[in-house]
Amino acid sequence: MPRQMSQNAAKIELLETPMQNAGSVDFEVIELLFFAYRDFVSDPDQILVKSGFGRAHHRVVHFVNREPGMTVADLLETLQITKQSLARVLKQLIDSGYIRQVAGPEDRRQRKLYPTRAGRDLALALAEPQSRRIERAFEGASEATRESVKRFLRGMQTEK
Amino acid sequence: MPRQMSQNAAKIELLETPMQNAGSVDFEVIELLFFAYRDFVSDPDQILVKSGFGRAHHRVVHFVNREPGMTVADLLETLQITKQSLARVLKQLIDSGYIRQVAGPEDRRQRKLYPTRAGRDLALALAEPQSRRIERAFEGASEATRESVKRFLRGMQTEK
DNA sequence: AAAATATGTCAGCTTCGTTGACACATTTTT
DNA sequence: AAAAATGTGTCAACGAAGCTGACATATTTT
Repeated sequence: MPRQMSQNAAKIELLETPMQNAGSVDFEVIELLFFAYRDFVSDPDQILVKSGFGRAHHRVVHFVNREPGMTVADLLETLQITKQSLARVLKQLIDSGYIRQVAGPEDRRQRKLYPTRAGRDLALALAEPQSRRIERAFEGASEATRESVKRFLRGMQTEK
Repeated sequence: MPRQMSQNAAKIELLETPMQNAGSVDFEVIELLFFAYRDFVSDPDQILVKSGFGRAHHRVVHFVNREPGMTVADLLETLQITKQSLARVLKQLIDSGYIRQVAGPEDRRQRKLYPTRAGRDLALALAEPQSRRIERAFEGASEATRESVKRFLRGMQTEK
């Protein structure tokens, strides 16, 4: 009996069956998102190593280019990181001449952020391979299908 | 004349216009993917802090549950990280009783990985909020639309 | 018997996030 | 005018998770 029990205990502890889609849990899409994003960010990573920057720099340079004049607070809100964390990469981008700061015209405590020409060029270079990947993934898709995908991605966001 | 030139130089360096969709570069979808993934991984993060684990543990426990019996090499291939990086989190998961190793029956150098009951429960708990988020994003979508989204996500992957 | 393979481990390093505390200039409130 | 709140910067310490390089061990293949 003790022997039997220990055999059972050992068996119970080792699950050999795959965890599969069941009870509304969608493992397939979970994994598709993981792999899609993994490869999506791998493109710019290759460019970034050359300039000595990382993913954090990429995000900053991207959003500042998308919305020139945004403040440091805007950027923190967008990236959802702390100002200490942002400070490092932002400083490097400013020192390297990709981004510039201008005191806010109304509120002079603010630091409005603008890309330089080099900053714009970098952002474009980083976006290009990602955009090519997106276009490839959409290949042959109708406008309606593209809209459906965008709606899905919007729906994935936490509504603020 | 020198004064004029320096004014121009200063102006050229500061771009005030937003970088917008142009020339096949799809900034909109780039950002949708960023925000979608940022919020998608924020769900399990909250659960993980309680158990003292991180995202790396999440990925390991997920894939081992999805494919029990996978080897360490399989996992490295899936996660695209180095074995030294995997070693830490895997060791912690084994020590904590979430995953077990079994020497391969054919090739005894291999370490086949299996979840314990606790490991399965953890994987399910982590997948649940993500799955709810996915279901919400798909709300009202037809089966055809869901397939379109999946096709898009598959298309985003680098084909190996 | 030698070479290749699968895994583990040591040591050190990098990036990028965190918390906490405090300084400074500026704006808002009292 | 004084006090409080706000936007930003910075110092210091720390943690998670990746990396490279080197080497050890067991096992399988050649």
